[in-house]
Amino acid sequence: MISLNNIAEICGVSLGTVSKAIGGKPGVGEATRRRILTVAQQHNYRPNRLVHSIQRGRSMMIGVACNRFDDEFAGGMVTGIFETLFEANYDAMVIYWDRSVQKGVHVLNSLAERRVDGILMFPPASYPEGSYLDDLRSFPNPIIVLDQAWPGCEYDFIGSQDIEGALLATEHLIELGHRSIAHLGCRHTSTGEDRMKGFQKAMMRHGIAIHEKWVRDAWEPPFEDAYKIAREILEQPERPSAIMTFNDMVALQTMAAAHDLGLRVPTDLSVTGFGDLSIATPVRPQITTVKQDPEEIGRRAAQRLIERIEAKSEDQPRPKLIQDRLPTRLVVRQSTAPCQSAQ
Amino acid sequence: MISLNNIAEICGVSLGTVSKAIGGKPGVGEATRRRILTVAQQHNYRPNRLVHSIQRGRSMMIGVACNRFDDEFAGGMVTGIFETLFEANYDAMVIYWDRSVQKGVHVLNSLAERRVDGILMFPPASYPEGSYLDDLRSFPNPIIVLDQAWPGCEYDFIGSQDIEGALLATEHLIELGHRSIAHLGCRHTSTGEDRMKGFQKAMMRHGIAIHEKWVRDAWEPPFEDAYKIAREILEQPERPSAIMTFNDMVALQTMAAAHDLGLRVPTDLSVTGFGDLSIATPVRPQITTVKQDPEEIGRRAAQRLIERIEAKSEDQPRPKLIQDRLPTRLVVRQSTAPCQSAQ
DNA sequence: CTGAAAGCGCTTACAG
DNA sequence: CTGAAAGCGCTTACAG
Repeated sequence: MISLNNIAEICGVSLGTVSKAIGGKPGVGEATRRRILTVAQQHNYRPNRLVHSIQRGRSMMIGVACNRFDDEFAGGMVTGIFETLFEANYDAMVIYWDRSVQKGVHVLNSLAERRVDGILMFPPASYPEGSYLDDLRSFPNPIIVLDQAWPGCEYDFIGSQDIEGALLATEHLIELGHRSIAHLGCRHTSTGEDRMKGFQKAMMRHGIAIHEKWVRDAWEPPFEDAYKIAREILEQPERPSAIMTFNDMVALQTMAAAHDLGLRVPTDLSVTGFGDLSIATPVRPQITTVKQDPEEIGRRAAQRLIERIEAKSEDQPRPKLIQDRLPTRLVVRQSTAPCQSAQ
Repeated sequence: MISLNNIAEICGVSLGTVSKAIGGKPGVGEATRRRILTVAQQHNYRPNRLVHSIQRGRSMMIGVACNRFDDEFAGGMVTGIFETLFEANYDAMVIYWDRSVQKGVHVLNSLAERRVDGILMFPPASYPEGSYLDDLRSFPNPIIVLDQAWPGCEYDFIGSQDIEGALLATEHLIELGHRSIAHLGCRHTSTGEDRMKGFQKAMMRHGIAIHEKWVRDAWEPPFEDAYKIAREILEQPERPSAIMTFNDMVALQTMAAAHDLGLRVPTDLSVTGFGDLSIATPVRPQITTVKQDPEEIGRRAAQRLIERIEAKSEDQPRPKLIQDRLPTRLVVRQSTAPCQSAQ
């Protein structure tokens, strides 16, 4: 790719003049400018932004540390992130720190070495720990954590009101007369833990006993194990009349298990999801779920990160740590109904 | 962030010595080296890879131009891409050129200005054209196109055997005795066009007439309009006994429409999907579909791109344009069954 | 073993 | 209006 130096040679002028001409700076004769611009265009000159990054000490690049790309919810957040970054003129460098990549490799280094101005981080399924946390701490620029937090997380966090959402879903079931309610969760993630807490809170509030054998966990997308677990729960002689699940995919697996056991949803079993993913509506019965707003989470996280970056470069007082949790909303559809065996 | 120059000052040695010490190059005294390394570690020195990019004329960065992130299939390809790039020590810069971002903005420029060594491109829903194609042509490094091609596409392409896959699905329906077969496609995309061709080919091969009114198109993920279109088709007095659809989401919408009209799948209506997304199995009935391998597409595309990049820098003869289409496979599940009204 | 210098591609005061 | 020079953070021959 042609450089300013090359153009200078071609035009028989100095580097500085070319720089000014192309940068639209004053102090270049009209004829010279035109000549330079023509040559630049002919050779398809593009300014080298890597150089600018070095000179300004600001790369205008954000690091996005992703976990998985085949997940609609994560995808929604990423969409929001990119919209916001684009508007603010930031580019994005993406890394993938799945188990396959992780293997002890310190992927964060590449972000630091490329001098990203900040990091938007989707925590890996297992919370970061040890030398890995050290990596994070030694990163000099702002970090924002999305969706999943971990105990003692020292960074700004943007996510959903998971506890409240789970509470809504559970209370919805309780209001329908259900008392034998199972929870098929995902407690090794922080959202899973919170949703479990919301479940517990609702049950306690209404003085309903929680059966430990009905509190189980699915592993990870696409949550195929949820099918087996749901079956186990539903095959028992004493079975719940409702299952509150971690998310819509788990709900779907649960509904499949019920179906295969000859149980009708919602007549024989009510099921709630979480997330309001795009499968929640085309499926029959449509899934009663808790709506989240992944794109808005992404947008806010990106905005927040940019604020931090700008505050830092302007030497403003370091803003206080925030925890921003977007509201969730119950969407009642077809997978829940009044309890048949209600008193 | 601390620089080599800073370390040199602190240690009272020259820049070059520090560079050698940290780079593990010979020609530095053991004591000096140790002193330098200690200071570097204390201050958390990280080499500035932007500088290397400039010096070597190779950024070791790949541009990934994405369309949407909330799509499982695209996500699978991206996963494969990242796996491969990571192994080959490339980083990735991602841009998002959805309709919202596009708006005439030439997003490709940022890729060129950041000097990415190559581009992995998911074409936007509407084929690139005009000045947009000029942008592509003026990009000096290799470009590989994934999944969707457009007429006259001048780049290496990696995708699926869409025509063959659609042929498999359609012939499966024909073998089951179906003769009144509708196609709910997505012809404004190249995969949609190909799947339609496969459908036509199968029908022609077996001498079955195609009813134009039964060949319709859905728009884009999450394909909510497919529900309405499927209903329109199924509400007619004369309705098909099977619908071959563009993908699993469209199949799901079609099944929902059938369900809401009191039609049982597969007894009254057979439906095929495409893609074998993760919803295909937990749904009841499970979707008969055509399996693709998005991750492998991603991996091959990334490999191919890296080959091209390396070939280029080694001044090898420019490799010939390739079109690599991965095989597809029919997966028969529960959404298809012998035609009831078969002769 | 150590340092001074050129160079990668640029911008920006500062001279002429 | 134009150019020479310093500097961003590095690497790499080349002197000492």
